[in-house]
Amino acid sequence: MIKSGDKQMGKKDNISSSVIQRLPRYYRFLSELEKEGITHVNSGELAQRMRSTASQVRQDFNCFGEFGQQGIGYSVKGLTKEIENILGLKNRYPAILIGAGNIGTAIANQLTFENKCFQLIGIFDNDENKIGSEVAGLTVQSILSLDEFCKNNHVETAVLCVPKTAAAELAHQLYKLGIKSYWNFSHYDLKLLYPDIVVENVHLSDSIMQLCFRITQSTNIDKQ
Amino acid sequence: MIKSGDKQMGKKDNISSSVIQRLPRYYRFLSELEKEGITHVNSGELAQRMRSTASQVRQDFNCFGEFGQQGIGYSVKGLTKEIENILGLKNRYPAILIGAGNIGTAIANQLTFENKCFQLIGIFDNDENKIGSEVAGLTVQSILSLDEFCKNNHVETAVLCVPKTAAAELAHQLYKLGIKSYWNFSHYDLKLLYPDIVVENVHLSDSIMQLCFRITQSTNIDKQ
DNA sequence: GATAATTTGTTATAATAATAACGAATAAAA
DNA sequence: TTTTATTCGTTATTATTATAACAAATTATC
Repeated sequence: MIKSGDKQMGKKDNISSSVIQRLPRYYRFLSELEKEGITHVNSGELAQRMRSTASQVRQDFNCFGEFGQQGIGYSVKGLTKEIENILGLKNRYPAILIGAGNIGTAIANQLTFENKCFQLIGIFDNDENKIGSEVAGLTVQSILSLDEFCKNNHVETAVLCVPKTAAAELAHQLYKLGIKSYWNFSHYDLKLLYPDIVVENVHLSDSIMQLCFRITQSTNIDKQ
Repeated sequence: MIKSGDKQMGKKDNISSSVIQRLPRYYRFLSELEKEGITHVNSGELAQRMRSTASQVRQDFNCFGEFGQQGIGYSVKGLTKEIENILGLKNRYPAILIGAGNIGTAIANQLTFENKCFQLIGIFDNDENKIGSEVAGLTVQSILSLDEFCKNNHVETAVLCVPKTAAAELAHQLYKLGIKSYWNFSHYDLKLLYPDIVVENVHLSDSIMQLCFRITQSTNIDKQ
């Protein structure tokens, strides 16, 4: 019998975040290969698409198991399934979203129409003008009914699309409701508050600053 | 005289991307310190806020120059300015955005109201229903007028909020128009097309998969 | 004014990540 | 059937990144 966490399922215990960051990319390129009708791929070809090295490709997969076959390579379908398993894409996590502004609405639509693992079951806002309106097929609820909703429904994940100023207090409330995983679009570091939570940050302003840095650097180099 | 690229401006030539990724975070925490009325900070306190080590803080800054004072620490205002300089936040880059959907609209608002370095001067879409409507104070233009617009206006950066299927062709068009830097929200790796461009990717679906992985992993660990 | 306490900048070390090398397994060719 | 060409999985090496250690500079204290 294979239990979750069983050694048979994987090889390494502590996977480095560098490897994890590459997994969705592998998944994406494998999907493309499948669409192109390619059934088998070797580490070199995959590396070329990923702008990586064959060595790294092989070692990345080796963290989890032996997915390939010597002399042949990897089955595109098989490898796709393995990565799906590793990432847990077959799981279904009920999620709520707080903040039905521009980004909140965009993310709500993304969650509802372009994603399977997270199922958006509630949207909340504190703006009277937004409450009652429809976003991604759901009616925006008052933030005041958040507690009751979370007590009546199992909520695994919260998506935070609120301003920085509201993030800390809101996180406190959600943590007390037992929510331990967050997709965080607010410009605030939740991880500092509670070390035992899982947070995936999308800091758009950090991203824009890095773009600014790289443009500035490249134009300076050109001028030299 | 200090020229750009002059050794006086910095110390290291090749800054690692790990350091660059931390810079916006430093900037953020320094802004918070300034708001709290704190004028000076030492590497240890800053490290604590950043969830880092004093050693790393000192070494990060040392890539660019000597910003602190032995026995005292760093001036919050002074350090903020230095990071602003390094990141090039004082620059003003004209930008266009393509794809006025949900995410496009959200990003357009972010660019217009919560950012200074990029100035949004044009929004384009190919959807007849969107052309002519107003987004972030600008009128959405037809994608057919993109070429003419770019020839009449200096455009430094393009923000891509289009579906994966449209990204490659669009990037080709923009590259021909001389645009070499991209804030890319489409699920496609532009860098593969043209190695000489600057791309900052925001791959939301990669982000969501990583969140899924970490939740799945943490729930499996709990069950053991 | 001398000494102790801070705290930086820098060098040395340790830890991590990426690449290269190579044996073992498989398929194709001779 | 044997040999050759592939290609993985794994180990060894190199490169990169993070941490620790310590001298030099500054301030505060005695």
